[in-house]
Amino acid sequence: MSCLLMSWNVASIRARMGLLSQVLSTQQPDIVLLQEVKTLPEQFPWEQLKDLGYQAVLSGEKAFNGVAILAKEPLTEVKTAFDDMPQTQARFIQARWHDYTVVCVYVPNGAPPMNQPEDTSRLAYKLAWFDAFNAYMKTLLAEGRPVILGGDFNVIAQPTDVYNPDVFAGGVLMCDEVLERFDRLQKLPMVNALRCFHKEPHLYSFWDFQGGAWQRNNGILLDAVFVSADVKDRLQDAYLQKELRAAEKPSDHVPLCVKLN
DNA sequence: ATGGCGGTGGAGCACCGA
Repeated sequence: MSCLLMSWNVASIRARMGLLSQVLSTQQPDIVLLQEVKTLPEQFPWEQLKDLGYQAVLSGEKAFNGVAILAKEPLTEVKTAFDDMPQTQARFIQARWHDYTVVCVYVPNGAPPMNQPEDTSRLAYKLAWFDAFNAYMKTLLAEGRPVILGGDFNVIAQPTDVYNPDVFAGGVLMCDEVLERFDRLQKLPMVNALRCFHKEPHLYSFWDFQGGAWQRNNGILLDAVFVSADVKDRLQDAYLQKELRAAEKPSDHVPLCVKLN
């Protein structure tokens, strides 16, 4: 028996409810990791999701960030923070699903405000968040239970993960401090599900809304799903749903899907 | 790589994303 996992930065769940409903009803994923839901619980579409056959757990805030996990089967042991996590922003949620510990993250972007390009406080927050998260994942993996980690990592891991690395060189997605933290995460006993099936360059999960990025294929790979080493043998497939970037009212990210047995 | 997009909040236009 196989199951389908999906990780998707929806850029507002309320704005994306039309497309999300369509995706859920046609693909029937068993578990969905959502990022940037951008809402408090009182405006979260609990009922609509229930009608589609999904229960949900949410770490939400007003207007920004926010992560959720949807599943057909029970989600238990929910956590919305980890030790030493900077507390101010909703970027982490974890739940038990069957025998898996499922972790969904929206890593800070770290870009300065447009009118204050010298301001490095957001980058500092990203680095601190990443350090605390890496420490948490190390402890979690040491417990030895099967783990699935998915989300938007806001990292360009290698130059071939972007249409033109020169544009982003030294920036908050690619600077040495960020790459170093992502490397530390990747060195934990986990595998990158997409890369088990697709080693080719220029696979993208994000195309900016601006500047005709989609039409020019100016994309970036920002999203990933990792599974702990003991889950590797259960991987059947992993792929990006590029076609959904051309949908009506798309997100700027597309779903990353992983099939497990 | 930002004027240019799309979203949120709160009722104009500032702020955020990457």
